[in-house]
Amino acid sequence: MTASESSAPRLRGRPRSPATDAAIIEAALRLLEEGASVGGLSIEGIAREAGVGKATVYRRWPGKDALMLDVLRSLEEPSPDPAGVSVRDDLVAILEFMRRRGLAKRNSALLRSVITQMHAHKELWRAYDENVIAARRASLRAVLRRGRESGEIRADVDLELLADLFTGPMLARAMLHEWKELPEGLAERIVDTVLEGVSPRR
Amino acid sequence: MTASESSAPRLRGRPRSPATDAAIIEAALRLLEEGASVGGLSIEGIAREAGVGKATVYRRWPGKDALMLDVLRSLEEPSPDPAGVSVRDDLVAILEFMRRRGLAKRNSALLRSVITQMHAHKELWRAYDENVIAARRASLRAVLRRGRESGEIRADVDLELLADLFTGPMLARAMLHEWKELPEGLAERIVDTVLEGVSPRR
DNA sequence: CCGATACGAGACGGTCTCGTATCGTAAGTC
DNA sequence: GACTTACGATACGAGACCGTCTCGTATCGG
Repeated sequence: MTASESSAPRLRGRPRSPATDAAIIEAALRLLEEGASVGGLSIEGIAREAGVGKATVYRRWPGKDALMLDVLRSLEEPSPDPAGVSVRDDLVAILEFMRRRGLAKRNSALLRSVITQMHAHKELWRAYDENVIAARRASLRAVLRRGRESGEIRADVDLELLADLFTGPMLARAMLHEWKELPEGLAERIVDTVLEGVSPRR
Repeated sequence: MTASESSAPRLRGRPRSPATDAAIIEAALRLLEEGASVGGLSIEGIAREAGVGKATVYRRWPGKDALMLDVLRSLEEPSPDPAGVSVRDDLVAILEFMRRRGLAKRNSALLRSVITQMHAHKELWRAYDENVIAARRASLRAVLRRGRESGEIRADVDLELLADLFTGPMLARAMLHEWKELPEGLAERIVDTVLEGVSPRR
């Protein structure tokens, strides 16, 4: 569904420059990083930032929503599949990956922007959810299931709740506080504390 | 700093209607509930929604930012001070209060909106942080300290981290998913799971 | 070389909001 | 009843963006 993956091969004439595609998306990301809200972005502003004519943008995307979808898609990143030794280490790896992403100003700002507008533009949210969140959520669930089977995790805990117990603190910090609140070692501390519990030894 | 709390008592002439004050703020909240972003709100739209002339708004607030500050202040709510019997019950009470607030569509949407724009309008964020978040955060910390002293909470756990372990899952659900993902009993389950831990009995 | 298409720039008419100003009327004080 | 201020409505010019269109130029296939 990317602009450039049109089915018609368009033999004649000057071909569209893939570099221009990238420049436009890059400009949109840059503006979002700088604090613009999704609603505040304008095609005009993006074209200006990219050093591109407005028509060049409209030639590729029918409007802002379609462009935003591709902007979100451009953030896809191969989630580093865990498959480590212990469930504990896999959980740490997943949270550590989240931490590093949250540290990147770009993703933190984007996450906030998209979340806000999610129920204004449902489709925008669905796209982000499917592209970025779903994959990571699935791999997390797999690790938790493995932990339950191997006995590292009690069988009576709801895995859905558990997923939020691990990821919630990291997400809340990334969204509520500023970037700095994700210190080194946070992933380990979250995982170990949730695993061992907070009450003194029973 | 509220518009109506001016120091000059203004004896002569027709007094400003407090009902109009309320109608304007109410209209802004209504628009935010309906999915408008903070940046997308316009004085013109708010006045229209309130059935009020633009000049009537500008007579009270110098601009959108000042109005927004009062809108946020209008959400203040006396946080129900815990002081229960067990630390566990106090924690449940705090989270249950959060859950009920998150269920109110109004607060959920507002939270998202404000978060996004927080680093565009730093002052807006500070206001919300101080008015709404700080108080609850302080009372939570007090409960945790009490738990550490009474022995209900292990002494080697960072209280700052712990606060996020309890509140993070609730916040993440309220912000990421839609309203429905905050079922009855969620507060108890979060508190008990974090307290007891996830590993099988050691 | 030729025809076709993309490109950057920006003109264009339209809509929306801004913040100010000016109506005539309403609602208080003195 | 006279005066003063608030009120809803609306006009106003300024400015941002919209989406379309047209320049002159650049870059491709044939």
